[in-house]
Amino acid sequence: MRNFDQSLPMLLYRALNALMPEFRAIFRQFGLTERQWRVLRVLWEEDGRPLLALADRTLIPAPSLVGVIDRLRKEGLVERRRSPTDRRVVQVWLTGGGRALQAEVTPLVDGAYAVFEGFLAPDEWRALTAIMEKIACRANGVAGPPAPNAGDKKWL
Amino acid sequence: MRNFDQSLPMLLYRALNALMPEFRAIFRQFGLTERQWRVLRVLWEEDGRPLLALADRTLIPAPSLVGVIDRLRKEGLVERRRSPTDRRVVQVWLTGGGRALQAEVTPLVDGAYAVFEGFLAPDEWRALTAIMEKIACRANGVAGPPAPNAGDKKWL
DNA sequence: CATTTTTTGTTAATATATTAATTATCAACC
DNA sequence: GGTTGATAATTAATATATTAACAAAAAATG
Repeated sequence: MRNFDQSLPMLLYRALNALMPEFRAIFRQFGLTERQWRVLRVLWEEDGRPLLALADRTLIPAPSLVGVIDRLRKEGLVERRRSPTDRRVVQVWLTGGGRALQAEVTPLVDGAYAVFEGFLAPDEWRALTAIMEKIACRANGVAGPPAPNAGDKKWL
Repeated sequence: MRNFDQSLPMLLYRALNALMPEFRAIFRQFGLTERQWRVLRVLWEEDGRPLLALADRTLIPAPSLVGVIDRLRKEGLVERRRSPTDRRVVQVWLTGGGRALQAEVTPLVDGAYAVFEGFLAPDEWRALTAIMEKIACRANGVAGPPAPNAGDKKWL
């Protein structure tokens, strides 16, 4: 049997385990969970996204996302609106408070990120990005059935 | 602001998101969750580990691990025993059933893993391992002191 | 155009995780 | 040797996630 600690999943988990507490500590200062932040992070870039688009982009399963957005709404950070052109679609829009939060959170997150970015040389960074994309893309085809959100969507 | 989808955390999450459903489908055939499998996986290698040792190795926080082990015990796969030398320590031991499961699950997991392993060339594999270890090691020192509760501030 | 299928979002039931405080044992120290 | 502090595991309270099934609107089909 292969070495557990050096397996691909455990390598990834350990890296995340080392990275994320730093970020979560920042989020918590603003009363946000990591998932809540991910939703806001996407909306700050492009407001009014449909729920399923947010699910794709944040990697949060749709049923979980409903709850995440509920709590963001209760905090007064976002609101739901039906799309005028397709009434199935629920768009998620930032409130003034939600938009204002960006200016507070972003500098801290960017600061922490810059530290981590310094861990890797530019070529390591490029290698890592390429390898991760390779895994994400090729693995999606493995399971057989269309793979629910096989996301061919591009970022931006 | 930096590109969200190409950020280190999202790269790692996307890779895991692509990899793990395949494995989880295998685990589920045996009534196991991913975390339960991780515990068994460690015990198969070294039986009778203390709970905290398992927490370290599986990356499962200790209080969560208590529940995971409870459920494994209910399924009759493991049992708890107090350490004779230090009665604070709870050792987790496989039952016969727990040990027997290894022979059933392992071939399927190894098979799936071999497919994913084929995605990467040996040198990509080495590069990835090195980079992940670098992140995991260096990041652990960043937060400095315990940083229990970075702050109780609320946003607004 | 009526019916079936697909898409979008949600609910309900269950399972699980997280955080902070707690218990029990051990270790240390003066 | 009694008090203080540290460690291992747990509980309790809360928060959150997952899975399968569902309802409503739109699109496709005949």
